[in-house]
Amino acid sequence: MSRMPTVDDVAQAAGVSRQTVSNVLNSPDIVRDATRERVLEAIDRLGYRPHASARRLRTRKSATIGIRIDPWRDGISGAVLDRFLHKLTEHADARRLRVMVFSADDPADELARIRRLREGSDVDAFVLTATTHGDERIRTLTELGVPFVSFGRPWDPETRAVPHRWVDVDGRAGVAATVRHLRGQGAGRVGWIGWPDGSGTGDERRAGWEAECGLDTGARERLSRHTEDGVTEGSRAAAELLALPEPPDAIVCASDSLALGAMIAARTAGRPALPVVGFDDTPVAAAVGLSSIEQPLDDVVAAALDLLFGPEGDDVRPNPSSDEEPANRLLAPHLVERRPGHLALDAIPGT
Amino acid sequence: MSRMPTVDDVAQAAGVSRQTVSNVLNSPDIVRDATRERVLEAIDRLGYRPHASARRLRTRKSATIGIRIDPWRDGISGAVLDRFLHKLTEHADARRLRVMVFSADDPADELARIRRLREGSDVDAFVLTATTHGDERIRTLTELGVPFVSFGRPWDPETRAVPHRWVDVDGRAGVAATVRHLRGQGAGRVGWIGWPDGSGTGDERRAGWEAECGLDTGARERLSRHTEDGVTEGSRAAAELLALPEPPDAIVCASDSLALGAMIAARTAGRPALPVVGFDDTPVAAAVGLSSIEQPLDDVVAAALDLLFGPEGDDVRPNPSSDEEPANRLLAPHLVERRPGHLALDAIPGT
DNA sequence: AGCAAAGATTTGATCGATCAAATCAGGAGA
DNA sequence: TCTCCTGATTTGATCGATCAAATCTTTGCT
Repeated sequence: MSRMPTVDDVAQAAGVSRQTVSNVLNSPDIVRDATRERVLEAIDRLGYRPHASARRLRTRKSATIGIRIDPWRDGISGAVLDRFLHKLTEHADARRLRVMVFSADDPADELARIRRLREGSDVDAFVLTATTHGDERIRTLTELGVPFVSFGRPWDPETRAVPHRWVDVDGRAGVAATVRHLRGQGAGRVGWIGWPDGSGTGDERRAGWEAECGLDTGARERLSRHTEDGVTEGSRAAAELLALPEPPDAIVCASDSLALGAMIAARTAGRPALPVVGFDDTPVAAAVGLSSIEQPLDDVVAAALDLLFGPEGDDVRPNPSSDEEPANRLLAPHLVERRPGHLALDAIPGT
Repeated sequence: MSRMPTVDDVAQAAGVSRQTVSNVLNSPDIVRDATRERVLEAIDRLGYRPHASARRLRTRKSATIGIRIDPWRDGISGAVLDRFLHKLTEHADARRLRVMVFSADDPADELARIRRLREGSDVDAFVLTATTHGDERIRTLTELGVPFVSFGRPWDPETRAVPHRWVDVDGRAGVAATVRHLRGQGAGRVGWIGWPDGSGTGDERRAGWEAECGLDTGARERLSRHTEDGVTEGSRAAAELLALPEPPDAIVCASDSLALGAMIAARTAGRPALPVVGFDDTPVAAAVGLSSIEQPLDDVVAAALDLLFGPEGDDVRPNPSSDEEPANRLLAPHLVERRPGHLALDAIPGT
C-alpha cells in the first residue's frame, strides 16, 4: 500500500462525501441506514482508520488522560498506584480513551509537565494521585482551568475550599468494619499499629479503629503503636504489643508492610494463629497469606472517569465552578480474609 | 486569554514569518542569531507552545512510545515490569518522548491495539515485554513494518531468524557470578530452586548455577528443586533441601517469591543465617532483607531507546531489514546483598 | 397536488503546524 | 561594478479530519 486511506478515499469508494463518512463515525444516527452500511463496508474493505492527530487538531480534544508515575520508591506502598494505573488503562480502553504517563521530580515539576502536555493538546484531563496536605497542584490546576480529578481527598481546609472533583477510599469505614468483624469472631482486644499523627490517610484509618475497638482511653493507649512505615518497624511494634501482660487477640495495621512485620513477630512469639490485618492488599499480602483491607480500585477508577467524562463518552467536563456542588465520591474498601498459616510451615518436614 | 497563541501570533510579534518561527524550534542552526533571539523572546513572552497534534499531522511522527501494561497478575513477578515502566518514562521524558500505555487481554488483542494506535499516528514505536516461545508479536510487527524493540530475547529458532531489535538481561551470567561469590565466601554446597523446564528465562538462570556450582551430576540433582513460582512452593522446596543429610550452605532462587519462601523455611528450620538469594530485587526483597539479583533496568531502558531512536533524538529508525546485522544488547545484572536477620527478630523482647 | 418543515447529504473553510519552492540579502570574485 | 553563489527568510500548498452553512430529499399536512 502506498499510503493509508483517508476519509476522501472512503467517500469515493462508497460514492458519498467526506462529511458523510465522518458522520458515520461520529454521529451514526443522523445517517440513513442504507448509506451507513455502504460506508461501513467501504471502511472495512479499505482498512480505513481515522487519523487521530488530524481529528484532534480539528476538535481540540485528545481523548487522552495523563497520569504521573512516581519514581520507584521503597516499594510496597507504590503497589497501590501501580494497580490503579492498570485499572485505569483497562477502563480507559473500554471508553476508547488513551492513557499517557509521565514522570516528574516533584510537584512543581509535575505541574510544569502537565502544562506542557495540556498546552500541546496531547492530553485533555489529568488524574492526580497521592494528594497531600496543602497540595498546590489542586489550586494551580483549578486556576489554569485544566480538567482533573484527584485520587485522594483534600486534606486541609484551604484545599477543601477549592471546588474540585475527587475520589477516595473511606479508610476509616474499612478499618471500623474490620475491627467489628474481628470482635464478632471473639477477639476482645484488637490492637492497632499505625503511622505517626499528621498523615491524613493514617489518621482516618486509626479513627476507624478507635471508633470500634470498644476500649477505654487507657487501654487504647496501651494497645496501639505509631511508627514509620516498614516491615522492621511493624515487627518491633507488634513484638511490644505481644509482650504486654494483656496482649491483643488480633492486630490491625495501617499498611501491609507493618502487617507483614507484625505477622512475622507473631510467629516468632509463638502465636502463628494471631489474626493480623494489613491495608491495600498488596501482592506481598497475597504471597504470604496475610489478611488485608483492599481498596476497590475498579470502583475508584470508574468513579474517577465518571466524574471527568460523565457516565459514558469521551467529552471532558470542565472543572466544577465555585458555585456548583463539587463532585466527589467516597468508596468503602473491603476485607480480604486469608487464613494465617497459609504457608503451611508447620507441615514442613524436618521441623 | 481567548485562545492559545500559534506560530502566526509569534511570527507577528517578532516581525518574522511563520516558517522562521518553525525553524527556530526545529532547526535553530539555520536561523541567524539575532533573529533567533528575537523569536525566542516572543515565544517566551506570549507563552507559546507548539500544538502537538498539528505538528504530528504534518510530520507524521508522534514522538510517542507505546507499551502494554499487563493485567495485574499474581503480583511479585509483575513488579519488574512496573519498575521498567517507571524507568521508561524517566528516560523518555529526558528525550522529550511521550509514553502511552494500553492494556490487552492476550497477544492477539495486543496486536490489534498496536495497529490501531499506530494507524492513528498516535504512537510511532512500541516496546514489547515478556517475550515467550513462539512469540507471534515479533513476526507480525516485523511484517507490518511497525518499529519496535523487545525487552526479552527471542526464545526459539524461528523467532531468532526474524531480524529485530531486542534488549535482555543475562540471567545466566548473573546467577553464575552470584554462585561464585557465595562459594568464595565459603559456601561449599550452593542449592538451586527454580522453575520447571521450558521457560527460556528460567532455564538460563539455572544454567548459570550449573556452570558454577562445582557439583557433580548426582549432587546437582539432589541440591536442586524445580517448582511453579510462589512463596509456598519456595518454602516447601527449601524445606526439602534443608532436610537433606547434607543440606546446602546457601540457596539461590529463580525469583524473589521462591526466595521469600526459602527464607521463611530456613528461619523455621532454625537456620536464620542461611544465605538465600532471589531474583529481580522486588520491593518485597528489600522489605524483608533478602539478597537478590537486580536487573539493570536503567541500562535496559537506555539501550532500548538507543536501538529505537539512536544515541539521541526522537526520530524512529525503521526495523532492521533482513540483510543487516540485527541490533541487540545483553546486559549483566548484579547482586544486591542484604544481611539476613535484617528484621532483628532475635532482639525482640518476649521471645 | 402544493408547500413548509424536517431530514440527509454536500460544499467551502478551518484547525496549527511543516514542507517545498520561491524570493531576498550579503559577500566573494572577475 | 556586475555576476554568481550561498545563506536567510518568506510564500503557497498540504497533512486528514470536523465544523458551519448551503443544498438537495423526503416527509407530513391541508
